[in-house]
Amino acid sequence: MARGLKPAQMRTYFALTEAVSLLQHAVQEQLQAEGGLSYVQFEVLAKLVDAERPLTMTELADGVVYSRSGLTHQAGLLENAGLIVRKVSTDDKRATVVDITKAGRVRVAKVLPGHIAVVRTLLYGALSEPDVLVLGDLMARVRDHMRNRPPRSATPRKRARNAD
Amino acid sequence: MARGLKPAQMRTYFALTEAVSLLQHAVQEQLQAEGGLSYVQFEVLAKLVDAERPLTMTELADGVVYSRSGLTHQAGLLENAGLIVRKVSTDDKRATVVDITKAGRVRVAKVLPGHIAVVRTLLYGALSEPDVLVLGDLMARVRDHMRNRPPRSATPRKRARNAD
DNA sequence: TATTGTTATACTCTATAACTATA
DNA sequence: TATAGTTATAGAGTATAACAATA
Repeated sequence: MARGLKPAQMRTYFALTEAVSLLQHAVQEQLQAEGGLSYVQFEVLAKLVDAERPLTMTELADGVVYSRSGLTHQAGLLENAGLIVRKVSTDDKRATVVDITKAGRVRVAKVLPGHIAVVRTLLYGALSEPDVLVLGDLMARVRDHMRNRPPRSATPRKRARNAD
Repeated sequence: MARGLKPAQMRTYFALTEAVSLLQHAVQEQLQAEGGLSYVQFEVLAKLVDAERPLTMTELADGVVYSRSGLTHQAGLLENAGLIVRKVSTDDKRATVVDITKAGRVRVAKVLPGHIAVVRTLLYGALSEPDVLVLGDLMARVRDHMRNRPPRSATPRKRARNAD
């Protein structure tokens, strides 16, 4: 259990992290340049578009961000920009229901083609169609495996200060 | 050129980004908890260990961080923590040569097993050995494709303000 | 003039803890 | 008591621009 990674595993890990880092950087730059959106903000809007119904903050937080206050902050920015609206839920008055506005949909529509272009060019420019299927299968399995495993279990220790 | 992504491409993209996001989050938490290191700081130290010689700031910046000032800041933190040393290069007096200290090596050794454990558990827990080879091959091709393509070319526009 | 690196500064993101309100 | 969400606050990361020194 304390043994290392095999050379092939090391190479794969480094290739994966570097490739994804480059991709994320390009994607973030595109979203910022063409829509003034951070990636998280885009995710929130995309999630609302995809859901085709208003979502609660808790539903939105699922998978998007790792703290409630972080989502509250981002939602505040998006609301100030007129891209979403928040109101108290009628079902459960503790809950906040978030809906995307017309302007929000316009913004997503404005940004999406460029976003897709970046992904297609950078990620899929080097892959054949069968490659895409294989990669999708592999990463779906990895993703499902991680989802089913509370991240904390691997790192149960207290948090330390940075680099000291 | 303005067409979208095929369903298989969409699924692959989402699986890839979510899986890597979960992995990165777990990795960052482990590095912070067990070594008080951010991922970038770990990368810098790992790069110095791997190089087996002092590196200039420019060499270090290559692939690690996206601005020189960002690296200067991180190097300052690592130097304050006693994990690296900086001095003026004798070859080119404009250059700064960065070397890892004994304490730096100790820190890497302290953190590495846990880091590897997280990667092995989360990333490779769902993959067979052949899978790892296939994934490594795919991502190496994607990475090389991105490296050879200046990221700016896909997003030539000016930067906008956030979400407004 | 171009390049290496630092500094000053500002902005964004994220997280923790305390708090309100409802279930 | 537990849950949904917000607020206040603080810390960390990153970037731009101006700058100094060297090539």
